[in-house]
Amino acid sequence: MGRSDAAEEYAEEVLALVERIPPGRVMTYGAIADVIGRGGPRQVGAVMSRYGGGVPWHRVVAASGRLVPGHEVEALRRHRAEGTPLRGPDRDRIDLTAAFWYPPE
DNA sequence: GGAATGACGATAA
DNA sequence: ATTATCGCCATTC
Repeated sequence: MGRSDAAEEYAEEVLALVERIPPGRVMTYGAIADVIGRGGPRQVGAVMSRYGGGVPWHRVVAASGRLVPGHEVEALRRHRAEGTPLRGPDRDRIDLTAAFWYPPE
């Protein structure tokens, strides 16, 4: 009941979904909130900020293709390593049209 | 109870 | 392409 239960359960759903994102693919905060059907992009962001350390957090990007604020270098390093479709002269942004992933069924 | 906050998103300039 | 604003929505002060 306490506020923590609901929040904790919500966090579990978010993390479970993030773990399902295949290597080389990404999901946006908004899409994750949409799939879960609860909360919004900011809520997902809050969960990732707090509990995202144990999941492939770099596979979660902003709808603009922007990488995780404060961890852009590390995220980019991982994406290059797993072959995520990138764009731009310096390959520093995600190619959302090619990398976006949505859970089947 | 109201204001501030935040790993967002869409739009305007 | 970049910055500035405003809307969203649950949590925290």
